[in-house]
Amino acid sequence: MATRRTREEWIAGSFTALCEGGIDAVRVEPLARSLGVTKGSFYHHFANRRELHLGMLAEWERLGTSMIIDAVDEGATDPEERLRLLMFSTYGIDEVADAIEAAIRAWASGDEVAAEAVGRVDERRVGYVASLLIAAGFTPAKAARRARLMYRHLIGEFIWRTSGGPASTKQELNEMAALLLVR
Amino acid sequence: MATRRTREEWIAGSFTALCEGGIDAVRVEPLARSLGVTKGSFYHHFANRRELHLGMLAEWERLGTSMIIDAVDEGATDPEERLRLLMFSTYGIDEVADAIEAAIRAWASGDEVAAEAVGRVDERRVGYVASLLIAAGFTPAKAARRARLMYRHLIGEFIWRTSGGPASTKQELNEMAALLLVR
DNA sequence: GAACCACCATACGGTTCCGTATGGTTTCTA
DNA sequence: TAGAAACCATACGGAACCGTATGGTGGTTC
Repeated sequence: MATRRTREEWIAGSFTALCEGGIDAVRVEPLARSLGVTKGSFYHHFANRRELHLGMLAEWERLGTSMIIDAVDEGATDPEERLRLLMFSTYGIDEVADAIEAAIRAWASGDEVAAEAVGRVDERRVGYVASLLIAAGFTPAKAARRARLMYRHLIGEFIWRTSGGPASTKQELNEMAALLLVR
Repeated sequence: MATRRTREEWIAGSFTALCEGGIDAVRVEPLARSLGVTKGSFYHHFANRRELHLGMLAEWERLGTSMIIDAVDEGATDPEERLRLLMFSTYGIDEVADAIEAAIRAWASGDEVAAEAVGRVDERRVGYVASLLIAAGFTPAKAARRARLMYRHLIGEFIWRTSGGPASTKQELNEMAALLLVR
């Protein structure tokens, strides 16, 4: 037997399919074909299609929060510098992550469980941005507003690009960062 | 014969299905059931499923550009006032339009033709915002940057809400408008 | 009122997919 | 090395859908 697929490989392949055709394209038999096995493999690792979808959500929720935040915390110490680093490290570096982000949100608009996962991730990220702004001297209330503002812009950036638009330029990102810090 | 459906009714029903389950949920037989007819009706008005999808795109492209712009132009004359009016009239008034906007963008991430339609609408809208900023005294280059900034925030707002998040508050919108006009 | 046209119902073949049942093959383990 | 466990192939029944073919039912027109 040349080909053997782990549960993780099934999930990885599912993200590829998700980006190309949305959650409805994450189907057992097409995935099996693209992985070079049959669905006998799938039903060994998963009870059904829904369980695969839930596994994808869990994986995205795990990667989508801690990873970026930890990287930014280690990459700088000054809060304003961290904010700039956050923007430059999340705006358009990783096309795959962008596409996944957009596809998950599209999925969440029609799936309650996915929406809850997105809600948790959003809350976590916005809270982090707000903490940076508070550390930069803003009041908690103003920091929360600016954090939501930035985060909506970030989502817009994801979606904008995945539907074919050009990425924000460096100049635009710098201007955005400057505006966020206007007193 | 009690029930008769026009081509326009088929498209309207398609938008409802689109919001609930994405473009993959826009299917002939389920739509026929929800409209109270059989697919015999569908294949009288459309050649196939793809033609319905293209009809939806054309309709959205028509409504998504002229309507808002015309309304804003008539509602105010001062450019800064028009900008505020634009924001308050597009951020979260019409839930249905929001959901359609988000669903179309999700669709565009996996469909070339849909992506082109979205691109045309975006260009038109960003150009309008830029023209308002130029009229408010910004240089064309800076106006273009700020327009893209605002537009990405607007998209983020759409997506944010359709995946379950709360709408921007009045205070947040005012702050956003103020930041956009910072020299 | 007969011919015509717009519109729809029904029935059908073909495709794709889901989930199960079953048995085969490889790898671990004692 | 024998048995167990992990892993996968194959075959099947059932469901949902697409698109076509064909005929039926209103209203319209002359």
